[in-house]
Amino acid sequence: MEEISKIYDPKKSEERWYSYWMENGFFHSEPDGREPYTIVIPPPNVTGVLHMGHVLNNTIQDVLVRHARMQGKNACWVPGTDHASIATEAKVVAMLKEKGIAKNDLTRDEFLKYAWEWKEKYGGIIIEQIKKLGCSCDWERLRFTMDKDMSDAVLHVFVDLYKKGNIYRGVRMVNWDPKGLTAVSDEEVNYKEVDSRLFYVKYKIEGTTDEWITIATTRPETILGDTAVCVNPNDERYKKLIGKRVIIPMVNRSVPIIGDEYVTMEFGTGALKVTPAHDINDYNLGVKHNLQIIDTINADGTMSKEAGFYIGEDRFIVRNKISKDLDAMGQIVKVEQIKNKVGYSERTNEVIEPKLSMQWFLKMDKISKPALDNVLNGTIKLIPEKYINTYRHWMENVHDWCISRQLWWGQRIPAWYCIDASKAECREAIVTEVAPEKCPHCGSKNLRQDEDVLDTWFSSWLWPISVFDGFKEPGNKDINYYYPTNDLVTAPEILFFWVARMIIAGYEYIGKEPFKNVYLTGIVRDKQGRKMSKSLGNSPDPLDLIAQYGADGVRVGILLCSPAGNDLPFDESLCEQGRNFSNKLWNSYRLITTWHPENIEPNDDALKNSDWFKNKLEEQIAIIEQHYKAYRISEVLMATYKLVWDDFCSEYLERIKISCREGFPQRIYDDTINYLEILLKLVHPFMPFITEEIWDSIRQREGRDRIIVSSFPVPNKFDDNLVLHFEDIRKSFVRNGRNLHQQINIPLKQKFILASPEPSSIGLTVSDLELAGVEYRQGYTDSSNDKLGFVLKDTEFSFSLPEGVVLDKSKEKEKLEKELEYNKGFLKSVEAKLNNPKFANNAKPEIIQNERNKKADAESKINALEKQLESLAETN
RNA sequence: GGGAGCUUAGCUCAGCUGGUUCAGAGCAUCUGCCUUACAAGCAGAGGGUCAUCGGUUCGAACCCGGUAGCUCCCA
Repeated sequence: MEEISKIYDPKKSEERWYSYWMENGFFHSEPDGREPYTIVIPPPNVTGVLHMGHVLNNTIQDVLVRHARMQGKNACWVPGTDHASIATEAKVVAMLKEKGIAKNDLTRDEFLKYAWEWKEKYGGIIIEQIKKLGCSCDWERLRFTMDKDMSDAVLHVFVDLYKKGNIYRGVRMVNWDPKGLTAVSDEEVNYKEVDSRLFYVKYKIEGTTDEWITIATTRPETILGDTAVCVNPNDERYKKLIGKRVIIPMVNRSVPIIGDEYVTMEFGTGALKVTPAHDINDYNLGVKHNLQIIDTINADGTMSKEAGFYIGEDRFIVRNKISKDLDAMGQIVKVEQIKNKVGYSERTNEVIEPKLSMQWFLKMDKISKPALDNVLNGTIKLIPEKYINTYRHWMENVHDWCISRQLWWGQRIPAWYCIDASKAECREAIVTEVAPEKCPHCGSKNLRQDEDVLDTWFSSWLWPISVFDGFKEPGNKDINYYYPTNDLVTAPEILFFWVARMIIAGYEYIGKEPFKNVYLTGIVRDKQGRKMSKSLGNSPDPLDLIAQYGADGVRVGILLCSPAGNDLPFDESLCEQGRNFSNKLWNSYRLITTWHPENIEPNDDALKNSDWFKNKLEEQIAIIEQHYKAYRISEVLMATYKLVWDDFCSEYLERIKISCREGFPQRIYDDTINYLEILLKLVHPFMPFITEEIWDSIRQREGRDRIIVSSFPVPNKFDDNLVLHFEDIRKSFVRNGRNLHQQINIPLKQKFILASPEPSSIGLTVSDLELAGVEYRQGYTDSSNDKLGFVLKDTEFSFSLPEGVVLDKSKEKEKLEKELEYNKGFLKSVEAKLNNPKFANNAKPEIIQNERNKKADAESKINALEKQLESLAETN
């Protein structure tokens, strides 16, 4: 026999089996007659490398996919990557900068050439890393959001929605990222509380020599763009000033004092400076009161010509300068330290500058309606359900979606403008998938395409449709078969960014939901509760972990404690636990290989042990199935873990070792192999590599006899009483026997002597006695020996001590008395309940019966304890 | 400022329709063990007023209300 290592070595199996599965097409799916099971991957960013969040997310998907595949479904997991406009463009710009090339020196085409080169070089890294995790994606279906077909779909949808009147272009206040030089959506702005200075600045009332009104602002640099001062018309202090004018300092512009109830009287001075070009609320006021709009800040965050002062200097430098200058002019009344919330770009972490600009928008009100309804009515389930509230709140207050980005990397907006514009109609954008040759209104060939690209989410919201070419070839074989997909596994952070929008697109374009279940994972945090991130450097490299603990170990580690929707405080020791579990499984297999089956009949003990485990297995298979149905993945894992470790290894194998010491019957051997194979199947979705490895080693396998495509165990009927009897009698007997040994501190090898009852009369077997440290001697009577005992159900066991061992009676007595007291108290409470007429009248019959049983149990226990105490007293 | 959620063992969490699988699991801790598959292991043990106050009920971790603390979303 070949020597098998004491320690499982994951590296070898991982290399061997992943390529085996790939080469033999086990991951690939084509439509056929079976029920489909489909997942589309949340496409990771091409700039990304695998982090713990990906590990969690992809492991869950792989567990679901492998489970479905073993259930005989046609499992298809479509992988891909996302072009991530802002992040990727930022990386490429940084890379060019290192080479001494500025983006502005390049043409759009030249830049895109570099960007594609970058993508080819680095865009596949994360895919290779996902493979290392063991993910069974259908790699033949790998997609990228900027593939030709995918981009065509994006343009098609843009044109279609434009024609339906859902897309419009407008001047709007957007969240401008002065570093990324692009607008970002509301959802991409993180508000952080920061320490700021609140400047109180006085403006002179026009036509007076010394009358002033004092405003408060955290952004004095925007004073240059002020076009009004606003007060609350109910404010007695300022009421009379409405209609007068004030002089803006430095620029000496005369602007009106307007009245609007929008102004909070309590904040600052109750007088608000209005800068319509640089604040969303001020902008709305400006529209309402028809104010002038002066844009004083350039796209890069420096002051513009219109500002008149500090031209070309950064807004934050100007903030300091202007406050000093205003102070020198005697216009600053005071400065306060306050905390306020400032928006930062999620992409570049730059302070967001509200800015007016021409953008493209998607109207969300009507189009989002089915997406709300079908989550509320349960067509699409969110797991856990608590996210429905959040989802509804967002969908009921949905804003139009700003879909343009001032970038080059991405799908360029398919809109052209007539430069000559000789007719009025020419001013309207020409929106079409194919570049137009001439202006349809004036015939001019002088056309210019919109410079902007579409938001990356505008491609990923089509993902579940476009990966199956649902736009290119509507109603094709794949889309009909795989759509709607089954499960989507993603982070709650992008419930709105992505999930909601995919649902919207699904109903708009297919008329059906894109997926049936959305499993929302938690966020992986470090021990201190901080989100793991590259910038904090608190995330272990998953590849290092895999090298250390094996992919199987890491997969188990990350899932051990991560119920849906809850954050996971990650600790490397979880992976260690996963690795230890691999090793346990490995050693159980190793043990079996040491057995040499013979053609003999099994004894009663062996048969009983095997029979018990068979039933235990069935019981747990049913529980595991329930957990799967409820998407309680970590509970599936825990149930499987305990079944393998506690029930199979610690109970079954240990007992079989005893049962078959005199020779190993073929039948028990076969049973055990059968059990191991079932267990391996249960474990496979979590630990694909080791299970395939052991599966392969157990016996000669041909062709497609691989665990990855074996059939997942389904629940069968089992004998509930047998399992209960094992727990209540056999296992309890062992536990009690061992406890007694430990309590009086004698080793298990020194056996207690049981005279009655005859063990087999209550179903105890040889292995029970041995594990409990007990021997049976029929009719043994030795009154000189001390007695010990316990009660299981209504059977009393009384043991004589091994010869030469003396009992500490007072200790024993104390213990028994304590137990007696507890049981008496318990009996009292049960009796009180039963004697309460209200309980008797209101409670269900089975509840009452239960209480009666409790009473009977307690009574027999008390009886037995009293007897034991008596016998202790007698021998005294 | 508006909305939602959470609070159960040292840690992370289960606990479905109120009643024996109601106070649980894993990890951690402690005590014994190198027992012939595994010390990456084996056998045991301790640990909780279920945030808090009140209400409903024969009966509350669970249902209702108040309070405190934490988290997230929106502004």
